[in-house]
Amino acid sequence: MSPGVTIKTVAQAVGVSPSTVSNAYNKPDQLSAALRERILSKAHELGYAGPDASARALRSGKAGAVGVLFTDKLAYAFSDPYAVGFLAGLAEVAEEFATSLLLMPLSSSDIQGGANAVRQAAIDAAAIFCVAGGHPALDMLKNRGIPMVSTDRGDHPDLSWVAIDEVEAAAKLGRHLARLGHRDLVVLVDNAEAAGSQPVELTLDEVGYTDCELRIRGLQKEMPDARIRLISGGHNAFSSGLAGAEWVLDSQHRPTAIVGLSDVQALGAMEAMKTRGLVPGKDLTVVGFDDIPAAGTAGLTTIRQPIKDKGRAVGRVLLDPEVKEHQLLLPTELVVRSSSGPAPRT
Amino acid sequence: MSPGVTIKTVAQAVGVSPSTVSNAYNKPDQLSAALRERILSKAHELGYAGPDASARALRSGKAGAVGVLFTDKLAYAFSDPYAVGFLAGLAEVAEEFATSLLLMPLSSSDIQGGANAVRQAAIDAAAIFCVAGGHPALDMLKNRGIPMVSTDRGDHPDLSWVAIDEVEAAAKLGRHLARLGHRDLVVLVDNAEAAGSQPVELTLDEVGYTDCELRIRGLQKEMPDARIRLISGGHNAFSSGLAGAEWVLDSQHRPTAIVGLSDVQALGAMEAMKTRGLVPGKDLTVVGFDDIPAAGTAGLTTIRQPIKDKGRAVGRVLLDPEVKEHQLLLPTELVVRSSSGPAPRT
DNA sequence: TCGTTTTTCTAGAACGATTTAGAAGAACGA
DNA sequence: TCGTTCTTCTAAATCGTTCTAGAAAAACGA
Repeated sequence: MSPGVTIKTVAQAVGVSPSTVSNAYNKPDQLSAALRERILSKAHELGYAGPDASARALRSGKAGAVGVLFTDKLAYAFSDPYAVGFLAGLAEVAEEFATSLLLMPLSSSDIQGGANAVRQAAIDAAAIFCVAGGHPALDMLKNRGIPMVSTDRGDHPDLSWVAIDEVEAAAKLGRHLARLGHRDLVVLVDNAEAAGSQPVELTLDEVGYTDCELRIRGLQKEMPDARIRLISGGHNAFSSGLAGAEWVLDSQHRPTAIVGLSDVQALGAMEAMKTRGLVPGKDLTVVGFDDIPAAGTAGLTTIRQPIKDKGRAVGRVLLDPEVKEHQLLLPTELVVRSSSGPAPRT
Repeated sequence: MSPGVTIKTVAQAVGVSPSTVSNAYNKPDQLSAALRERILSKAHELGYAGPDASARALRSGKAGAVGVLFTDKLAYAFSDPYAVGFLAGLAEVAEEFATSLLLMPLSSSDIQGGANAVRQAAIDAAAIFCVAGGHPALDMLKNRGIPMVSTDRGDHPDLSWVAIDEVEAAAKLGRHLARLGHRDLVVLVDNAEAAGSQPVELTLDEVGYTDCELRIRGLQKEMPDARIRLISGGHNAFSSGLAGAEWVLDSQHRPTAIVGLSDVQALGAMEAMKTRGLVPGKDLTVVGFDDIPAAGTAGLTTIRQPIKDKGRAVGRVLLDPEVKEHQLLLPTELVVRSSSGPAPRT
């Protein structure tokens, strides 16, 4: 835009008031078609590209964007098709409401920086995607009075969320494994601190993310006397699952089943088995969580959650004023494929 | 934020001028530490969460965000780890400059809507990620005077871009294949119109995206007398590569090599071979483009391009005023793995 | 002690739009 | 013809900051 060309410039050039030019763009029915045409063509002639976004945002109090907050680096966040599916669903609704998505990674190293970014962001609402409760950025949002919807159930009754019953979903997996006779599991967990180094064994307390913790509880519930070890190979990614599983498979004691708390990790575990000549579902059972597309082609037994719907629902709760229900529980389903089989007799 | 609490409210409460409150947040060295402390604590007490983003954006002329434009739905865009890598690099630099990323999918069905979204977006600059030149959204950006950097080389001398030499990169692939004796290829191409239906055979003119076209030219250059057919199974995705390759493998005439114009498509092709008991590199050669992480584990011969660097470079060109070079060519490299082998004698 | 510089703070004008309330004129019905 | 209702357009206030220029006070050097 040629510098200095504002709504006022155009108004003067055409010989009308600024309000009328504004209406030409925003409320076409408020003026005659002829005048509107005249204004628009003059604007084009002057190199005016339409009302300035910031000014509009200030005056109208609407930024026209929602923030998407997620932990850790972008690269890790989107290495999981699950995240991509969520975002796609959210984007769908956002588009419908003529709203953009503002990506806001909250690096775990620079907590304050993340909160700062949130403070400065011009957003009307925020989707909290797998961010641990209590993060200062969330307080910041609350302070700014920005509506937010989380993908995890919170404990606060007035918190909005769209989630699944993590415990019950994992319990389905647990029942399936128990029925197959498994009593010795390894659970592959997402853990930032294990990244870059050797896989580590964790206690339940050390598992950082609420949803992971709940899933583990769900397993324990249905398998009270099974041995369950928690192993992390790093961030939530294929490579972490691979690393974690390799470590487990090459150790003294192999479990009869490996549970990935996400499909990408479970797929990594399948890869580790493959290179060792082990057949999933026969030599060792592998199960996952999410049911991403690749799980189907790999024959991975997993828990399906309607991820795109989750994104859509979050979008609706955030943007659609008609939606009253602010706490939504989505259904899950056990999908049995070839990667799970009976535990070998000992 | 309690409604109506502005910088002015705080100023009055503390007994200073609005400018000073502003400085307390933005220029801490412009006032005494004691006063700053007093202002900040009073602000907190009043429930003031810091300067309003829109107002700041208007007054200072900086939105604090860059737009990321890409064609088609988000789900397709990010199904390719290549896109994720790019975004990760870009995000890294954006973070450094305290800038957010505004995602802007340009749906191919609603062209005007996309341009409109661009008009209303509060952004300082834009990264054009694989958007065909001539899209109205690009004109809109130009009109608004927003600096932009494309991931494709444009023909305009004053256009900014960070790209690879597509022709030369593909030529490396072509030389490799020619040396192995291949003279009958199928190229798997990204094509929106083939989505959802049967795979289709295209002519070079029908290939929509410039980069795809250039890559095909690169192949042709080094394999002047080879038979090269262009097949599309849909959008750029694993499933499209799978569908396209299945169609090819089950047809009357099998080529000796399949070229995926992206790794995800090539990996889909490998999957199609696997289910047919064919061994890549032996029964049929498969090569890809990009060198995403999964290419390594799958043993896919491919062209490596420094994708994260590409994102970083785009970020630098967009945000760093010190960077003068606005047209950057990044290096590529042929990575030979087990998926390519000599063409069988006929 | 007297200029001079530095520190600390302020007044008031932008930034570029949207909104509200209402004026002027046209159209309408009887 | 008159009063009423639409249609079309405008004036002026306002959104919440940041910026520029400069004033007042403090610190400094000699």
